[in-house]
Amino acid sequence: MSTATLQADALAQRLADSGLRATPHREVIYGVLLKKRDHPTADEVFARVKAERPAISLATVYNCLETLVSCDLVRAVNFERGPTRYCPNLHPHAHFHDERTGQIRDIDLPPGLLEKVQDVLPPGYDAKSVEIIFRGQARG
Amino acid sequence: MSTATLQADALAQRLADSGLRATPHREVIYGVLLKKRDHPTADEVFARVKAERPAISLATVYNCLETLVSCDLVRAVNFERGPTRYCPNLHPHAHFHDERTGQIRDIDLPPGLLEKVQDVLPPGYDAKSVEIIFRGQARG
DNA sequence: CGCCAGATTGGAATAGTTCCAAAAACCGCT
DNA sequence: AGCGGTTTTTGGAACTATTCCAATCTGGCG
Repeated sequence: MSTATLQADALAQRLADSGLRATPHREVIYGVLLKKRDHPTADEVFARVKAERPAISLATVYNCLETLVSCDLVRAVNFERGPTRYCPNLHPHAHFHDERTGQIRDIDLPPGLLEKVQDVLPPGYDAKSVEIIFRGQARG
Repeated sequence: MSTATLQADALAQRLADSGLRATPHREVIYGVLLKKRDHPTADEVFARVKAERPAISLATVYNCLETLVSCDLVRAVNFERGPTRYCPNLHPHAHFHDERTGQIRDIDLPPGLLEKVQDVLPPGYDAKSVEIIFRGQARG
């Protein structure tokens, strides 16, 4: 069984868990995100998906992305006021925003770091998620 | 000398450092942020400033906030796609976004934590700033 | 085959912000 | 006080990213 099929199955499974269907559009969009993991915006996803399905509408891209996010298959990330970017990396990671190139890079986090960071919360604060964003410059 | 005067002086100093003037609008806006440290949006700042200077325009509020941010007197923070919020807290701190109430709270960070977090960056990555955002629920 | 919920569509609407060119205020100099 | 150049303020238009909407389409199932 190919990895593409495995992906599709995982996708179908997650969607089904939420009572949703695995439509071709959703599969293509998820595939696009997995193929080039560069945190594209909805517009960029739209452009890439069009190559395969020229008739798709931007509204559908937004819908599908939102669906994937709500099934926890994809993370939405925001940098300042820029457009939302989408990230299929589900491992615990931070983001590095290169201010020169505008590029976003994933930074893997050592196990336990997020928990350690959570320790700074005073009692009574219950965080469902922690996001860490670095801004600066990277060479290479 | 009153604390208000001290503030104004500090403001004037920082602005002068960047070759800018300490105008009444800038002072009022900075004062508004210091007075109620609840991370208001530009619209909210606008509303509060109007009490003192009814003739001010929204464009000026945006201009002044941007000026304060560029002088490092104020931090701009974004949560998802919501409007930018402004924070005069310059101590190292994280933000906790209460998903129920929408409230933003500052979380003081113990000294050294940001440095420790920066250690996860691979060589060649040089971060000028780190932002930490928690999302969840807080009681109290 | 027909039904209905769910999915997709294009276009209009919205929110937040930025841009712009004109008007006003300010500063240092005479 | 008057002048010239720079900075600030202004209202409104423009812009961007996104959401909303009502209409249409589709797929799975009895």
